[in-house]
Amino acid sequence: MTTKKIRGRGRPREFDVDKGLAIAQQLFHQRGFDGVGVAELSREMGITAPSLYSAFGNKCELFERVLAKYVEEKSGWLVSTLQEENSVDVAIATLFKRASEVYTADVNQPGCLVLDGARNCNDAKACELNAKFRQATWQLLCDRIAEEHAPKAPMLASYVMTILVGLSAAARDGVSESELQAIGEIAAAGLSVHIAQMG
Amino acid sequence: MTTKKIRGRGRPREFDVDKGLAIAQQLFHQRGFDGVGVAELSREMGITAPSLYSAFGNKCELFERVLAKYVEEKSGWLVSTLQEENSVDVAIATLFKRASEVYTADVNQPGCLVLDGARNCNDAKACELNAKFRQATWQLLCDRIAEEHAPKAPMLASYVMTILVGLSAAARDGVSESELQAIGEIAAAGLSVHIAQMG
DNA sequence: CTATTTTTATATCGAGTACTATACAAATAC
DNA sequence: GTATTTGTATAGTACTCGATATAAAAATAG
Repeated sequence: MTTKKIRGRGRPREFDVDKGLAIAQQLFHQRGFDGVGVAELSREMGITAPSLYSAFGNKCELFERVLAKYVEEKSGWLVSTLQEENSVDVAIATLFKRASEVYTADVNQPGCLVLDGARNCNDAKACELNAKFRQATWQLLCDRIAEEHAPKAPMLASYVMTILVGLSAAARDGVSESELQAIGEIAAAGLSVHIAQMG
Repeated sequence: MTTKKIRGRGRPREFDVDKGLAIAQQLFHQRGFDGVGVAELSREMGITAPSLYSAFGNKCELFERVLAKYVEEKSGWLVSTLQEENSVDVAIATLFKRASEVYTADVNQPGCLVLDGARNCNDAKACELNAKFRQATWQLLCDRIAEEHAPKAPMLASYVMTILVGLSAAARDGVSESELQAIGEIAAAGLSVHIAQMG
């Protein structure tokens, strides 16, 4: 579905939009929405401010594009984990394990962009946008959990989100992968016990 | 130990430093270190910028004073909870329950200032400062846990911190107290199971 | 009283913010 | 070719940021 736009009429764009988005993604992930200015974004992307605004509208829309790209590229592990396992508690345990890996995979971009990219952010639109993406993740979890434990699915999804946020924040605070793994295992054990007690 | 400074020599200060700190605490708690400017701080405190700088040094030192005041006033529940219970797992369960209450007690200042006051913050000193206060909380947890489970105390303390950060973030995202309670109970169950398995 | 000390208010500082008006460059349409 | 469309570059908008220089105001010390 790559709409490559055969060729426009005027002067062709000289920079690669996708590479630009990748650079913006790195910066936003490292320091959050407020932490990166348009000046730095355009400098690192190798373009001037007018080119940036022409291509992406404004800083907030650029952030939205970055979030969409991030989810498209980096949330596969979450979706697939929810699909591949049989019981919810095992799936969530695997989820925490993989989150620990993903959140510490790149030392320059620890944690999750969706969970931490606009925390304590001043821009209302950026906050809302980020919340929308977090909500989508919650819905994904909720739907999967509801397949087995419908009545408590919303609360259990919130539990998983809370753990993921905690893991992401811990990763950003420098906690190692192995320690994150251990933390995730305990959190998963709690869920297993809770589900067993419901059964 | 209130060094009241009998009376200086020059013109006496016209504003109440402690009331000013309380106002700054509210603002920092609502929107984080970067979210509040010196202009707004001084306006809300009812003083001018030079008075603020004369009294507190700079924005970062003001933040430090606020954090110290916050811990002094609002961390009693944590310390007392760690002391009053017999077994660690029960104490931590109570801790999560009280955290759920405290983090949602004031709708205008959800979550914890220490855990979320300088997350994604641009000012390096403010970040470091905040990390120092978080570290102190971790040490408190670690010492208490080590009384019963010395070898795994650091990891278990990190687990508790991760849950608290998750609960604080959830509170800031609008999750209700009752839901936070439920989440905390599951997290506490995980810890109980883990401790039981250790023998 | 005068001299000293400290706090106050006014009015800014330079740097940084997101964003853009204008002019020029490079492509296509005809 | 000329006209049109679009991207780029320079330079700048108005605003906010944290922090201050200056001087007037209000207290004490002697």
